[in-house]
Amino acid sequence: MATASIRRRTVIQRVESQGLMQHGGAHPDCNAPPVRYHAPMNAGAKNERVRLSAEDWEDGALALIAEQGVGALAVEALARRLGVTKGSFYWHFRTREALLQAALERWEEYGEREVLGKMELISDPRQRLPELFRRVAHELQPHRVYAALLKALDHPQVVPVMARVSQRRMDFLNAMYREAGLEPVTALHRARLTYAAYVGFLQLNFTLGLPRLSHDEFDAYVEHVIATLTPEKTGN
Amino acid sequence: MATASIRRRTVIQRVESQGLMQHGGAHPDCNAPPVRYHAPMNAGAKNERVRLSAEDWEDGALALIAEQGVGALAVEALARRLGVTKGSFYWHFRTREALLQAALERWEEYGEREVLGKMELISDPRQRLPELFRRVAHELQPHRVYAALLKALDHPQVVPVMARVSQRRMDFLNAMYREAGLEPVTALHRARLTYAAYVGFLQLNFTLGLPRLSHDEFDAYVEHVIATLTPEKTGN
DNA sequence: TGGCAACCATACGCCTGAGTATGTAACTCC
DNA sequence: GGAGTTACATACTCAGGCGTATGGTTGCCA
Repeated sequence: MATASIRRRTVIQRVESQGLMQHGGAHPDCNAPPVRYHAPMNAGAKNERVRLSAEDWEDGALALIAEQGVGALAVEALARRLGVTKGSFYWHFRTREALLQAALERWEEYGEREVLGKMELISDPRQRLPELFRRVAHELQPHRVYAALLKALDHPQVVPVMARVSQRRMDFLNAMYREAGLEPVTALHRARLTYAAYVGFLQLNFTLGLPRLSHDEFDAYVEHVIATLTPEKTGN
Repeated sequence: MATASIRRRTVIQRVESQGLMQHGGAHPDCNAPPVRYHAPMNAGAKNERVRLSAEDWEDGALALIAEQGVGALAVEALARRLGVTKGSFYWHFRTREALLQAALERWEEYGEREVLGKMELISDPRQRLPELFRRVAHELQPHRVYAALLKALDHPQVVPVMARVSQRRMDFLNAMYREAGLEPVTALHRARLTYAAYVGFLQLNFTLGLPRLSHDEFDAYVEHVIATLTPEKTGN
């Protein structure tokens, strides 16, 4: 639902008005975070206003979640971050939970298009899995929201979303393992194991800041994972 | 630190006073959850009081966390659960965070004694890993707190605790893989992978309620994990 | 160019949960 | 058997965060 009707918006100038962390495009779907230059004092010629849309709020919410977790998603904080006040927010959303819901669905929809879409284009089934592992391993950015959501599984609203996403991805892995020659039950177990390893890795290395693998160590680790989780030649 | 000086306490009667979930000994260290029968109305002969200790509060906190997550740890809620009021709490702890801290440290200390202690007694190094996997897989109860903490990694207080615990356990796995004949770097990677798979599994199956493996499926999965993550004979 | 709708500001109400103040009951020990 | 310590009750303050009310501003369109 909600076919992403991108509303136009007249941005003339963007200014980081408060001393918040530069968020540097935490979410790839978050194009040009709209921060507006508040007018009251200093009424220069260029102080144009930014009128926000619901999608802007959702993107802002995702960026905030990626940085500070779901718990930090408060409407006044987000409003400040976007350069407006609460009054604006409650025009777009009936409640805070409505925003969270919309943001999560937006993220979920984006994830399907992006993550699974790219993987269809690898021809050789045997080469798909290693390639998948390598690609996933090296795009850090999309994982930030995922990791943030993973460590916010307290919140009842994120659980169903994560459950759906995880299930779809495991189904995908399962299919690829069967294509690679594993027997049905083996493929299913291997898909579970693989995805569990992925999720666990995010937990251990993003949110806990364990020893902080260097770049080379990380590559070596990925190759090790490929070697042990990917079927070689024989369809065991 | 804090050598667990067990204070005496005169429990005469325990009554579940409010309609909360029966917590059924969520934490093994939580012996006899003290719920007191409040006196005001109905002053029968048996209405004895329970005087709580700091350890009681910590155990209660852990039980509450295991059931409803770290976010649900509020002093008034916990006080109600224990059959007393806030006034009691602030005698034992200066603040809510102090309680959380104490509870986490208590859990950490318990985990070291229990989980790692039991594993020292398997003689054959080759048999240790499969046995470890099977044992860990089949004691569900101690994992509840762990899973709850895992999905509460939002909270800054739990991060260092989990980091320490995870590091220790991975070191332990690393040692066992080396004993089993793996080369140093391989053992390290394998330990990472194994522990990541463990953590990920908890996430996917406890907090998300994915398809809910049956008992047989679960056993089969565990054997699959052993087959793919455990070195066979040759020290590859 | 007036008017409606989208968007935002300001000010307020209200509830939740942490922490404080102070008085009280029970246990201990001499 | 009274004094001190331990443990708890009651009543309060205070801050944060959600949501509401209401009015102001901007943009679009007839």
